[in-house]
Amino acid sequence: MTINQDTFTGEYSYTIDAKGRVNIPAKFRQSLAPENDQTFVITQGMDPCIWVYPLTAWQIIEDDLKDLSAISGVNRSFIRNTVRYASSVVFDKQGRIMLSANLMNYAKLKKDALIIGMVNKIEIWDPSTLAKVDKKNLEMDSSEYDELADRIIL
Amino acid sequence: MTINQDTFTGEYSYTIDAKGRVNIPAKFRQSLAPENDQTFVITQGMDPCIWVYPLTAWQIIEDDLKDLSAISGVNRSFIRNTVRYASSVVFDKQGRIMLSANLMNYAKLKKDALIIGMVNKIEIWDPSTLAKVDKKNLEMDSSEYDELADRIIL
DNA sequence: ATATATTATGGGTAATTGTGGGTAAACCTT
DNA sequence: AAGGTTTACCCACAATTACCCATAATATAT
Repeated sequence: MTINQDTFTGEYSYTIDAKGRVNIPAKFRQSLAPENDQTFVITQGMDPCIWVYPLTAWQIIEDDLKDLSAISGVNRSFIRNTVRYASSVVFDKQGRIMLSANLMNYAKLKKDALIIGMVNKIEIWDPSTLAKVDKKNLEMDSSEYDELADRIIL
Repeated sequence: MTINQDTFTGEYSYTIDAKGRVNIPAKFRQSLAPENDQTFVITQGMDPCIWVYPLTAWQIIEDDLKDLSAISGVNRSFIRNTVRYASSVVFDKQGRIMLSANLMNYAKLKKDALIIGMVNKIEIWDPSTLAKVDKKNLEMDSSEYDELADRIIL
C-alpha cells in the first residue's frame, strides 16, 4: 500500500547504467499521483545531490518563484540556481529516468546511486558523498537538531 | 478484547523465516485501527531495534516534516535521517511483514525476534541485544527515572 | 474432552522489479 | 543532405517479492 500520494520515504540503492539511466524505486513510482503522467522534474539539490520532484509539485515551486521580485539580486540568483538545471523526465517502461551529464557531474555520480525519499521530494546521492555529508552534519548541527526533535515526536 | 485502538502492550517472541518475514502478534493486528489498511511503517529505532508504527501515526510525523523548509540545511539532514529507513509494509494473509536486510542488519536480527508493545508503537528486538541494553540501563538509570515520576503517575 | 477455529511457520509459484542491451527514430553539425 | 550522436522504445533475463496453500500448534467453544 502507498503511504500517501506524492510522498516518498526509504532508502534504496541502484546502479546507473552506461546510458545514464537509473531506476526510480517501484514504491516511489506507485505513490506518484496519476496526474503527474509518470513525470518528474530533476534539478540540482542544495546538497551535492540531485533533487527529483513530482511534476505537479514542481509547478507549485515555479509559481512561488514568479512571485519573487526580480529587482532583488539575491532573488535573481536564487531563481537562476533553482531553475537553471531543472528538466522534466518521464520514466520508461522499466521505470528508469535519464540523468543529464551536468547533473551527474554535480552530484559526483558514477555507477552507484542511493535514492532517498525525502517526504515531498526524492534525492539521488553518490553513496560516498552522502557518507561524508552525513558525518559533517553529525558534528555540526546537534543543538538545532535537538530543538527539532522536541517539536516532532517520534 | 483490545484495550485501545492503535495501542500496543506486552511481549511476544517469534521466529524470522528464511525470507525475512516475522509475524505481527495477533493481538497487535486486532488493535490496529481499520483505517490503517493493515499497514505499518517500519524504521530504525533510536535503540538498536526496529520501530513499527501504525500507518496513520506515521502520517502525522510526515505531515510535520512537510512543514520544514528545505532551504535550511539542518532541516534537510533531520528529514533525511528521520525518513531514510522508513518503509510501509502490509501484513500478508498469515499476519506477517517483511523486514528489509538493512533494518535486520541494524537491529542485529537473525532468527529470533522479541516483539514488544510500546503503547503507540511496536519494537522488534534481537533477544540478546535487548538483554545487553537492559543490563546497561539497570546500572545507569535509576535516578533519571525520578524526573519522569513527576509527570507520569503509575 | 472433543470438535472447531485461530495462530504461527514453512514452502511453491506467478508476477513484479532491476538491469543489460539492441534498434530505429530524432537530433544536431557541418 | 549525409554523417555521427543522442534519445526513445523495445525485448530479455535474473532476482526478488507478493500471493497462495499446507500443516502443526495453540486457543476457543460446545
